[in-house]
Amino acid sequence: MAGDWQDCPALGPGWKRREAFRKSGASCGRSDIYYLSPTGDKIRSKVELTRYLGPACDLTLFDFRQGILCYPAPKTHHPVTVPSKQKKKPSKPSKVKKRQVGPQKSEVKKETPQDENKAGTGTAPASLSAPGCCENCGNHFSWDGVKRQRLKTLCKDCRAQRIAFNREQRMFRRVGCGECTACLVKEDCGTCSICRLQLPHDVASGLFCKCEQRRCLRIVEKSRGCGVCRGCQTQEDCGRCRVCLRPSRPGVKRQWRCMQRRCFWGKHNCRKSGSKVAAQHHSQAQPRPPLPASKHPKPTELHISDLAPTSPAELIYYCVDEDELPYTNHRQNRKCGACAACLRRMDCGHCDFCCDKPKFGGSNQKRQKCRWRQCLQFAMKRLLPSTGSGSEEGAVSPPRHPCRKRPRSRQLHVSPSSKAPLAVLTIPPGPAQASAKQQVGRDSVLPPPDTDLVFLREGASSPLQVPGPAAASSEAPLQEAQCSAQSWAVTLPQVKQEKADAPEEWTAGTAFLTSSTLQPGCPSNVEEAVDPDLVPVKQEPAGPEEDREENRQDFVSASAPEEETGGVGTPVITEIFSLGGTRLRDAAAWLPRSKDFKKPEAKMQ
DNA sequence: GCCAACGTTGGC
DNA sequence: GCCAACGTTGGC
Repeated sequence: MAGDWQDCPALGPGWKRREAFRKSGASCGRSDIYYLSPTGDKIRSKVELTRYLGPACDLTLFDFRQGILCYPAPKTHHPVTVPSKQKKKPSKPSKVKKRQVGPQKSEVKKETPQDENKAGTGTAPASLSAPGCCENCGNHFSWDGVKRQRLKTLCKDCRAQRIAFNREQRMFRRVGCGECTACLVKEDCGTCSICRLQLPHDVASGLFCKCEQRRCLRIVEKSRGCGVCRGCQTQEDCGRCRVCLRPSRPGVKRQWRCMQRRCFWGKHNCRKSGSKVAAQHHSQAQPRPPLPASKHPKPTELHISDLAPTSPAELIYYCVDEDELPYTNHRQNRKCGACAACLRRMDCGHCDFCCDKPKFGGSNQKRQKCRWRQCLQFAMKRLLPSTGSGSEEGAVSPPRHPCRKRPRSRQLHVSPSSKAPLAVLTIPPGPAQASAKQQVGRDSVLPPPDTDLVFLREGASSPLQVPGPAAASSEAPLQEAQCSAQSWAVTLPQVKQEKADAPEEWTAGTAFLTSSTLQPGCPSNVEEAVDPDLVPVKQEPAGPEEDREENRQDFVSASAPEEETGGVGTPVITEIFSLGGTRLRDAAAWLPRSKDFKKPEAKMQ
């Protein structure tokens, strides 16, 4: 691509311009214009160019697409002076600077000769050896010795913590939580299919070849279905679906569950029109497949009715196949459109991805969606890289995008799995907790005992709330919220990387629950849990299909992470998703806590 | 093997 | 035209 850069004398010496044609997709053939500044900054639009050059530079005569100046008359020569970047930077709009927590891109980016020259001349505002501000802790530190690009904005300590956390995540993915009863079993049972087959206990393959009795419950649990639907009740494979027709691998059980045996709740509620509100699933009766009375199961495992006798808050995550996602566009398939994260309209403005955004003053290097808005389903999918829809193992679906050079994408293509519910977790707030705790039994998984939950009630006032009719009301019309009813955000221990090894020091993260009934004892005070410093910025508008959910979604915004001052809040699940690791203990923001729920003020530090 | 960086594309 | 963010890839 660098070879495509051509000089752009209209902008001045050192400026380059490039026209990139889109080679695929719906906009194939369309071209984008990019500029490269003398200092190596890439400009993608006229707005960015204006921002870069500063308000003093009038670009009205500059044809961004053509890269030329358009003079209405010879007399009106209005040269686009391109001052040196050293002069430009200070004139950057304040918007760009308002939340720059880390060093400016130009300060540390690419140790190009130009940068070195700047530093050498002493005219640059910041040299590579100038002290920077750690993006995480805010402490000043010297850039000396920070030659690696990665994690360059972190100080030495924070960088080490981040690396350690990532390492821990990877380890967890391989070996399990290490805390559940299954993980604590030291010896193989010798009788399960894995033991009988004497398959290698390959740690790297996670659960694949692990004794069935030793598989992490926190992972296995999430592969359970509802237990009551027709899919869950079907005992035998159909033998006709695409899963059954896949050739099996010798010696290894099939990983994918027969299509006819997959949980209907996942199937009918997670897709397309019915998929928008995953949290509604268990509040809606209609989507459930009718079951003959005689067929109703005698629940022996995790059962909805057992766990949710008092209309508790619920949270369901599904593991979905890509081809069963609501979108046909692959780029959109990263969002289920139903989970709390997808329903969230506002960027938190505080996570590393938000800080990277230009609108928050970032340098637009990461270009990722706010961590709080990254689809939870995919986070869960990544959490279970080898469990598939259940205990079935072995089969590997062919890559869905054969054109990709690297099917091992860290996001989605590791392990396509079924849409069977990974977990049906019930959190009865208030008095219901005790009963649920008892009913959960050995088949369910409780959160770490030191987990704290903080409820944020829908509709509470918040600087982040999306204006809307229901935003100001905490009591949304019931019929409108037929399924959503009261929505809750549950703040859980934060999984901020640097805190990962010290759970007792975790700060708040957020997961989202819905409850059909506002339980007594639940805190209604959410203001304390909302970061007042969040910067109101332009946010993604609700899609047409999402409008109806808008009111419900307000609570999501109200649950903005508490961070920065009291502990940077990077979302629990999305953190793991984004960082490419697995730490179910942390990621399981959906895990119910049996202890008392605390009010935000009691939680925040 | 992981992930930061960034080319690229979708959508408004 | 612009922005958001997906998906790839090279550095580590």
